[in-house]
Amino acid sequence: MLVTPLDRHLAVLLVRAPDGALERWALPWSLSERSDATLEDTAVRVARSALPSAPVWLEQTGAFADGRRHPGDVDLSVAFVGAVPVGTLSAPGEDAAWFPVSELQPLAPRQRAIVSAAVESVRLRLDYAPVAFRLLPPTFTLSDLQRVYEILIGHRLHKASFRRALHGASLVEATDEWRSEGRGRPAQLFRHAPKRRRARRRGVRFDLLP
Amino acid sequence: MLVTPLDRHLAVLLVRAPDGALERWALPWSLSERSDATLEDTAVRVARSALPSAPVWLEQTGAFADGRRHPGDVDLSVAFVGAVPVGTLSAPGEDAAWFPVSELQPLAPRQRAIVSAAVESVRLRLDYAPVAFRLLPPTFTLSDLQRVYEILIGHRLHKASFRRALHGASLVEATDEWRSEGRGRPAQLFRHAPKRRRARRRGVRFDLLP
DNA sequence: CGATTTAGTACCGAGTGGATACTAAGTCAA
DNA sequence: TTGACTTAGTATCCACTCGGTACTAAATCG
Repeated sequence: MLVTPLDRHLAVLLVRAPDGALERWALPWSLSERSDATLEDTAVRVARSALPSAPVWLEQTGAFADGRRHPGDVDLSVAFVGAVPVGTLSAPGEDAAWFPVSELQPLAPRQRAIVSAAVESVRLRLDYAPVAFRLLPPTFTLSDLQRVYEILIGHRLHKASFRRALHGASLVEATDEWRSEGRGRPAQLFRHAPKRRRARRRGVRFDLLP
Repeated sequence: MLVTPLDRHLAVLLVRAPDGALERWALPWSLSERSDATLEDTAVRVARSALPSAPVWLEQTGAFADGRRHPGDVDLSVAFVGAVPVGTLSAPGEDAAWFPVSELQPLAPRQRAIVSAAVESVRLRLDYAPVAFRLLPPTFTLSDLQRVYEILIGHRLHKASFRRALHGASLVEATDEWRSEGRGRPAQLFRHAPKRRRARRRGVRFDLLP
């Protein structure tokens, strides 16, 4: 499953299902090829079949099976989430398109489950993996970065706090370039340059979801 | 894969491998049965084959495959982590035993990967799922609870902070019973009784592992 | 009884995080 | 040209969190 930040929302890539299918759209998929390829290889291959380039981040979300069989007559699906940079076009041709997760097309039950798991997985890993940085070009403004974070997390962030935490973690490095984008004050460009890492062993958070 | 808190360490249940095998111990596993059983059903069945009771918490950690085939001639393994209460004995008979994760027996490469993923998964979910509570009997002391958390997290916690956060989250309820355990002051017994849930929408943490 | 062990609390000081408000620097339209 | 508007970035304040230290409480052991 491929996601990208699109227009202030997280979007999922769907491909048009074959005519006989119950639903009109589906997640990109394929049967596993010869067994000497890793699962990840296969995931990359599926992604490239629907996109001009490979995803910049990829992670398995798990194996899914239900009573019924998948349209393709398989009874086990191994799902991956891949993230692709902002502005990546849905494949050449008209067989694929981005849809915001909040207003998805009707999908088969198993595919719904895969989408939910994928979104949750992205949000869980976000604090530990540099996903957001890879979705942006090599240099970016802090507002860009914050926007990507907000889209991935699913809610807005406090500007000053975001920057404080960001600089405190020594993750970005200022360049001497500025970008003026329509109206408003120009923004300084930064690049991703992680430095030290303080091993903050926090306590338990007890943020229980009931 | 089954884990339990054992003697201040997290322990994994291994079963004795058949004589011809390369390694002497292995994770419990089985071939998938008829396709009308869910993956979770199968996981529970595997767990019960090695334990007197079913795990109190179960979660899939993913699908694993590598070039080589699994001893059982399968090329895809769907792995689960299950947690069982403190004090659960390894199965009747001598075919299974608990081993601390820090000093595991030699395992096949794929099984090593499964163990790592499982431990990581438990620790990631710990803040959001009531795993620790299910590993304890219905009433327990706060020291018991903290001990379980420490074992699952893998490091020590500050006593006062732990209790402050715990009470702040309204997760436990005091009973009027006290338990005296050898030497030292008796401890009050508590039960798990989650109440309100404050939707603490935190910012980003940037705890990047590089 | 005193030493020891475990449970539980109080206090303090450093650090965090969010709200508000401010300044800076650009565009746009009258 | 000037003033309204927009976006970028900073400063200050306050409430809260977290972890260290130190304390009290209540049991056992000698």
